[in-house]
Amino acid sequence: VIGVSVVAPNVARVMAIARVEPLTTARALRGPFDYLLPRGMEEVEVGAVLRVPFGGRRMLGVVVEIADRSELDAERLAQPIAALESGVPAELVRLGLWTAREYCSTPARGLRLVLPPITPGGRLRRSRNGTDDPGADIEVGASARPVHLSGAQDSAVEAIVRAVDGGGAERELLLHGVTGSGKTEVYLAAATAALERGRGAIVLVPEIALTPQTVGRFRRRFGDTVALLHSQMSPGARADEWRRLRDGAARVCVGPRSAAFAPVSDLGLVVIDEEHDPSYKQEGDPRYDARRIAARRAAEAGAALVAGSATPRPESWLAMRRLELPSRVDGRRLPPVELVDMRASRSPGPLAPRTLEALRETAGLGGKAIVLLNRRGWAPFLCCRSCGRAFECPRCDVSLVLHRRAERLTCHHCGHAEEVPNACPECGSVTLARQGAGTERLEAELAGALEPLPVFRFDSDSAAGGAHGAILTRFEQAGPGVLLGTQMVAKGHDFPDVMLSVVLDADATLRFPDFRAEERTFALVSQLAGRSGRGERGGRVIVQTLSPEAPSIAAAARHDAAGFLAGELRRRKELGYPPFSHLIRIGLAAAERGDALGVARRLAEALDAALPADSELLGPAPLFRLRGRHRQQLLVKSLDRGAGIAAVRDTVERAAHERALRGAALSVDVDPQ
DNA sequence: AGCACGCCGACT
DNA sequence: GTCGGCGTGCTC
Repeated sequence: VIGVSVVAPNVARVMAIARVEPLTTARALRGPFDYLLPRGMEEVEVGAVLRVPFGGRRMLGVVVEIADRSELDAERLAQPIAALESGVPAELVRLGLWTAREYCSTPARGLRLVLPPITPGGRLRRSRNGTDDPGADIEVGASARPVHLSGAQDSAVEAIVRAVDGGGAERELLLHGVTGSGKTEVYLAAATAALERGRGAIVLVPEIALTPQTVGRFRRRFGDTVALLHSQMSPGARADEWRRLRDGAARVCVGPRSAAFAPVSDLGLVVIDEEHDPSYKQEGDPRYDARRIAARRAAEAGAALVAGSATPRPESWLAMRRLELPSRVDGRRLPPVELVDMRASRSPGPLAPRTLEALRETAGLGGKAIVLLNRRGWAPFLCCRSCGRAFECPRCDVSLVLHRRAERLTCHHCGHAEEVPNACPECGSVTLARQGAGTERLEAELAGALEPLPVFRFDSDSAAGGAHGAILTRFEQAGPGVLLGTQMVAKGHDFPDVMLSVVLDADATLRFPDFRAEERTFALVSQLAGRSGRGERGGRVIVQTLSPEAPSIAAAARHDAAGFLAGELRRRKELGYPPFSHLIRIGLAAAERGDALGVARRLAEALDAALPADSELLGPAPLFRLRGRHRQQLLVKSLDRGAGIAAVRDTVERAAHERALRGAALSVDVDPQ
């Protein structure tokens, strides 16, 4: 009977039905919807993008299934208007739909992730000349040829190649190696092996702008076989690269988190470089984790998964087989780390005398220094000395940050900016206190204290408009000098004559009320330490802190990732935090405080009934107001990941249709970071 | 999300 | 007597 349906007595014919998921953003609207494929469109397959009539309008939709019958009567079915030139491989349709379900989003939003850039008119984008260079910044210091590998690198490559060839349980590997231990060369060798076997590779890197050196090495080694996908490319260039991958002209994709969805067929290898990097979590709906997507793709394709880091996540440390690269390829030891206890410091500014002295010594030796202060602007707080009035964002419950050069008070959460006041609007006093120090103020203090040494500020203010490269190049060419900035200074680049790294206020990340605070602090301090001493003259590290005994800071000072992770995993187990449980955050936001709270309470009730017994529901708990929206959150802690997600997904889907729950915008974050 | 259909106040 | 408010519901 398959393929045949009886339409009228004695009349049987084959029907080709396309089940189509319309590409809309609405939560309450989801398909699939059935369309009758007319003669000439029988070739349409899963993954085709169709223009279809939909509710009196036209819409784009993705074919998620081909069927031979429909629940609906044939005469009620509409026919697609056209099929777009670009189709998505069926395995990516499955991946997009899985992502939507896993992250409690909608099918349409999940499918968007696997589609190439499509114009509003429904055409696949094309670059103007067709040869748009996606890279632009070919790198220095990278060999185009394979280099001689160390013994540790060799065994790592061997283990990965075994996994590519079908290593069974050992398909997921953690490449743990300090900065400079040659992880990239291992990735390159593994990718070469995959290509030799006719398999493709995906290499995920943190934000491209901050990791040009890794990208450059892949392009130099593999040339046109590499496709590069990232958000700063024009949509046309991205579509070109996407098509080169889909058609098999390129077999290796290098890119940020979105590259986890690249159309690479016969995948043999998936690499996640700097696997601890927070940019792998998408902060918009669907809030997917590219590391989890990568793991799923690798599992489905029987590919090797390689997560590399000097500071791995506890999750990966626990679950993956470890490959160790214990030493730097240049044979140099890691730089000694000195903790400066700021509780004992009498210095009025952010710099301890000890730190200034070390900076001067370094300059005297002709070396460079990197200083990390994870706070932008001149001063993070401004208040009236007479009446104590604080200057806060009108739309968010946070204080405004003084940016002196821009002559603005700005909100770092919503972008609100206002003029710097001359007097207090409450009491008229003209003495306003600027409290604390950010990178802008530190730049001025350092330039004054170290004159005539050049000081380069590297943060998202100074690097606005793509000035990243220009600042780093000036620092590189300057001879002795200081690169000062936010966590951007800790990533990607590599200058051999950096002899001193300094972390100021290393506790800043520890003060966040977040179970990942220790993990983040350890990673940040370790990364910055790794920037120092990569040249023949060696290096040193200074960490200014108010809590030198904190496990993350003490372990980073000893370069002891294993010790830190063992302790951190013990703590997580005691508290029942990931990886020993799974967290799902549900956020509610509304213009009125009461609406957010009301909806949160109602949702909590519904969730409570739906969640499995071994899960825990926390909240509603208030969050600070953001962009004029009052916020509440619920937190689900679940032992059974699948059951927890399913309960939240069902509850949220039902809520989308319930009037009482429409008063607040809802967002779901599975595995919140 | 759009866009229709469907019942109650101020206009030619 | 009509135009129009957006509440509710549907879109293959």
